[in-house]
Amino acid sequence: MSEHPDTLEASRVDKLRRLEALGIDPWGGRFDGHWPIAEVLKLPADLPEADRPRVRIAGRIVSRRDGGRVHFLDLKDSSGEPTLRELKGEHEGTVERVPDLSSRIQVMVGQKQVGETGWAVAQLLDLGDILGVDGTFGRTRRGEPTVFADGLTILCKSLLPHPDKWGGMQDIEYRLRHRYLDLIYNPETLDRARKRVRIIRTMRRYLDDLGYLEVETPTLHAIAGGAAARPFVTHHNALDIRLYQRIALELHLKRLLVGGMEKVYEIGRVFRNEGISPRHNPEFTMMELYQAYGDYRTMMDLTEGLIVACVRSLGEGLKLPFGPRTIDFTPPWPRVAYADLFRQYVGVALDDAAAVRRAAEAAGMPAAGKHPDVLVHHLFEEKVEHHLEGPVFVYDYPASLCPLTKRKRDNPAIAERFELYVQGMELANAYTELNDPITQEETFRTQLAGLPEEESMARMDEDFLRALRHGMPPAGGLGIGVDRLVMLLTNTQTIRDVILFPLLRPEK
RNA sequence: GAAGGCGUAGCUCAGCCGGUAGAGCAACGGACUUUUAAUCCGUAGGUCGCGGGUUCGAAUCCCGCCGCCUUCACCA
Repeated sequence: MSEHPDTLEASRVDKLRRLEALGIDPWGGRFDGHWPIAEVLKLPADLPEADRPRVRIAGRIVSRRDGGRVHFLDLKDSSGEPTLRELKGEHEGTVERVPDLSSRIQVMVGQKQVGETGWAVAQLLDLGDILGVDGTFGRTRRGEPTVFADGLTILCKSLLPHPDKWGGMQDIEYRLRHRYLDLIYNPETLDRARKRVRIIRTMRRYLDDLGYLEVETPTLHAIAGGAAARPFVTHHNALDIRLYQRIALELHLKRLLVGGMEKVYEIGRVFRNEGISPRHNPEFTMMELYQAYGDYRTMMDLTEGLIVACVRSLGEGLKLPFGPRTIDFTPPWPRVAYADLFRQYVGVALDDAAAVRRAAEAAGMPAAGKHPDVLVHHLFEEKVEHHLEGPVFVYDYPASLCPLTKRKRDNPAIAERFELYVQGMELANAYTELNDPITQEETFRTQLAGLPEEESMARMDEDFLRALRHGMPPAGGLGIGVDRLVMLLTNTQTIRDVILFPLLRPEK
């Protein structure tokens, strides 16, 4: 029991040993019958002392004020304030129990009230310890709702100091590397995590109610197709084959359409071996959905209903703040043709190859040797996207950008595809699925001829083509970037704050 | 991958036109039975991200490396 332990940790280990010397297990165990702090706070607090209700609570010590023979602790748990909320719109009449933020309550520990051992324990408590408390609920003289303890149970000793109760956690790297502390000390982190759960749950419920089947498809692919992205490469030892982490869900879900699953979806992780930015994490969550006998118009209606349901599930109305702006999700959302936007903001027609080339050169883009549609797309990203505050559906894309999409019957240069833009971000991507295996094979070949394999959206996939040859019903398909949706609905500017454990370089 | 910024005590931060490191909270010892940013007295805690250079002397100036942030590139 050194008087000046070398480190903060040593001081806590010292207390741990002293607890053990008292015959107390500092790591606790089963602790039944405790109340959520939020429920305790709802009890009548102003009863005469003799009539105070008995309570048992458990939580983490987040603040401490010692005063001689009486100590005050603040205990925090994850109970939040449960509220019942009636959902409107698509789920009219449904009542959902919505837990909000965590709750904290003050505990008074008096020497007389907790007894000799209890008082000895009280001297050995630190910020960050997890404590069980038995006592009665009332108010202090200052009117603070308080549990007056008569029994203390150590449930876990904390050996490392927690962040400052005032300064809190500011350092972004520290927060990301210690997300568990971030969750405790930055309420908005827990709030975002819970809103994410609620959004995804709403998505599932909405689609389940419409009869879509949720499926799981492989994440290890022999050929990483379905999107234009660089995959992570891995290796299967027993089979001695190269495998890729999936970059999209598309090709397996379409195989299920062939197999007669007429309405399917999957919510799952995809992996892309590309840069990291405030909008990109190497692994992220996609929702992809396919519906037989639908087309991209079907998907537009569905997308609007689905996202509006997600917005409503947060209970904050249809106008949500995002940075300095407000996003108004009130349907119906405008639908604008790609070509019209292009003409409006670039000033030329997208099928006028010479004009497009001049516009690209005027914008300082290297245009030599590039397919006109590639230039069109670059110009669109450069000149148009940032105008799309949205939500807005942009539809009918140049066909050569969309190798898995059915062309318009009356104009094979245009593909039946739309993207949903909100705040300049592509939030959803959908098309009328190409179910013609002959055209599909041609598209694969022409794409492959023009681009390095890793940049091609249409990696040749013979097995997928074989599935198409057996006959896939005409269908609409939709993909939504779940992380981005959560960003937009929770006013979060960086994807790292809607993913609990974003990728960081290892320390040291 | 490129450019710019940042990295000081457990946490939050000062110090940075070179003179050998500070505060608040946390911690340790003591006083206090109704505090709530408790207060008061006392104490301890830092290879100033890592390595090298310039200098009599470097947290401070220069170079390299590592990590984080921002912007750009790739992409959703």
